[in-house]
Amino acid sequence: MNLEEVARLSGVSRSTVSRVINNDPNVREDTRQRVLEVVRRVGYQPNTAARGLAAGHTRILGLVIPMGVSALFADPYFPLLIQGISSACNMHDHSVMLWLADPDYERRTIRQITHNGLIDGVIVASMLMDDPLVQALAEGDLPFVLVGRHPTDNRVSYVDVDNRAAAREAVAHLLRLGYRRIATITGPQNMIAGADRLDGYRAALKDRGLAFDPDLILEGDFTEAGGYAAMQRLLPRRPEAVFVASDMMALGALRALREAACRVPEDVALVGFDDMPFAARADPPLTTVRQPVQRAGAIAAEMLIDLIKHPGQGPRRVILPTELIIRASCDAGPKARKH
Amino acid sequence: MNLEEVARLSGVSRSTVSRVINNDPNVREDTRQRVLEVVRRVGYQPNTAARGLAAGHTRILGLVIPMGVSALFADPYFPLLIQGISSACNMHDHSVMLWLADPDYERRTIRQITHNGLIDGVIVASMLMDDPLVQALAEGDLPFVLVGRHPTDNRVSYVDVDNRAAAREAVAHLLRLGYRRIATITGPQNMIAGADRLDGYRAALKDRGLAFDPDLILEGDFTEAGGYAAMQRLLPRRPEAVFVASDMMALGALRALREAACRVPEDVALVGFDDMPFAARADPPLTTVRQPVQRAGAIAAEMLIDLIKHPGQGPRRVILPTELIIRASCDAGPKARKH
DNA sequence: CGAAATTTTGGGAGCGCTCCCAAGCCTAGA
DNA sequence: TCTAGGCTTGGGAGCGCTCCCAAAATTTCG
Repeated sequence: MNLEEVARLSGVSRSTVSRVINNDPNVREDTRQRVLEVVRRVGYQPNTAARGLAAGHTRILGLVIPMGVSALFADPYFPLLIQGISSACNMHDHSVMLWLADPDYERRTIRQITHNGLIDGVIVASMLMDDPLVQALAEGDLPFVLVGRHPTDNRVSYVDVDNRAAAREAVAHLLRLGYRRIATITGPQNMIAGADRLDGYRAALKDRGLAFDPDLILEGDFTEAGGYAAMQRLLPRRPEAVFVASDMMALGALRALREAACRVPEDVALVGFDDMPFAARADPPLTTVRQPVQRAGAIAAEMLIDLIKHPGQGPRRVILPTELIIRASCDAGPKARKH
Repeated sequence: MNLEEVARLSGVSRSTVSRVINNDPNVREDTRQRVLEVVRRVGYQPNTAARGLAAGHTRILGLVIPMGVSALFADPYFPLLIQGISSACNMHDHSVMLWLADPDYERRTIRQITHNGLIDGVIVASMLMDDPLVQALAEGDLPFVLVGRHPTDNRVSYVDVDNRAAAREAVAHLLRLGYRRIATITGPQNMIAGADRLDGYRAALKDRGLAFDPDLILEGDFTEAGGYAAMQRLLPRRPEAVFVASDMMALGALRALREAACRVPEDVALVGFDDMPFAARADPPLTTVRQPVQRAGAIAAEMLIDLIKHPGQGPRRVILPTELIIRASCDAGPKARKH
């Protein structure tokens, strides 16, 4: 069933049917109704490939998730992001093409994504420090949006949270409670969010005039296992509190602590990051930084759709607010307990 | 940059370039090399829309995840499934189009998925008893594969595990350990896997000539919160052991038990289902039924690709093996403890 | 060496749509 | 009544590719 067929059945021309299904106002009302009736009756659905070819756009967005550590994808972060993107796409009558890509793509893979002539734009999640895809995108002219800021190029559009400020606030909270010997389990330092959160940790210590102890900084990989391993190495160094750069890692840290028979927060306090669904249900419930992941996804999609509609406009940036969620994994602090 | 252009640059015709990029053997070797060189130099990438239109296929698979409970998508099940599908697609040079759909789609949405002329086939991670999309697919002639068996129509292809047998084995394990008063927290009964696992529970009891007590059967929804709520209601009924139809719910059950100061497995033993990554890291580590979710995804994709290549062939079915993973959430059993 | 068989290449047609321009229709005002 | 102007409509061209058939080039073999 194609345009021509529908045209024949409704006694009009191909062009008129095309106008009707594209909501062109230049159609007499009774003609429109007649065509619409046929469309409905035969269940006509325009061919996306043909449309894309003729019109030069497809209403399809690409979503690329560069995934080095495959275990990372188990983090609810990505499902949430995808849900946000997907719902915005549904809302705006767009579709999503998904690529889970190994970040050391070959050149060919990159071109396959950027020049397949099928997608109108790309959302790239999980920002690496130097992603060749992002570089290719920046040099090409396919609209794109990053989820997570770009460290250097200020001509790219993105939606992000202020990871540095949020981390700083989280650590400041620990300091305010009286904790002093505060360690951190960071994310991978080749990920922007990982680096930014460490930066925030440093800033918070500096705000109080505290020197930071390199022994109290351990690099994790945003996975549970990574958090567990880091916490085990951290334990002998006797931190009073740990700022863990993701809830998933905090879960691992919690497990290491439990195995070592350390009480949380009495022996070691913990602050996480993300406020993933499981954070509230952990034992003890995690104090953490909430970031609106699903909303970030939706906004990224909308931003991209807008960018596609108005090409050549300047880069857009949205910084979403975070919120420190106080739960039970840090308490009134050592100060209070001394009394 | 298009075919014609590449043809001009390599001094051959459009057709020859087309043959080269499609690996048609009917090209002289030196011609092939010359064209390939140009393709590489200019970074030519064929236009997918044009290709799809002309060839009638696109090497794109649709993936539909009907998502009633959006919280369900937080279960690592879906990321794992997507990973499996995605990696098989990468391997076979296919792409994925993703739809997270509300299961009470309108007719239009269904046609949009099945008749957009863009995808060569569909994978439905459907698990609902009566999914209108599946019905539409069965009536149409777009190749499709279900992840999870179809309850009635035996002409559809799917990949699944034997949920009933696996559940039966899990409960048999509890019985063997000496537990008798065994409850179950089921999945939603409008989901096939939910119903099948309950069925397996019943079968295991029956195998031992045990009547089942309706009071010990609580319906959950495959979410953590659902497991938690069910366990709370279950507690006063004093079960010795609980077969929980998903690890996510088991996590909730564990939380309810912890809050009620019940020890696992001493006071209540637990068996989960899925062997999600977090099951091994729960406190205590969960005895559970492992199912190869990622592999199921990969096999579904490969099955679909095969179905596309050989249309009109009979339905394919693959039942993947499950494995009971013994961990600490059930022990030698009350029998042992009495001595 | 020449004809037949085979390999290799070129070009037309067409996939289903959008976009554009021209033609047809209708209304209103002179 | 006639015409200018604004609605509507139709049809050609073309998006970039594949598929098919025929032509050209090459090889094979008597």
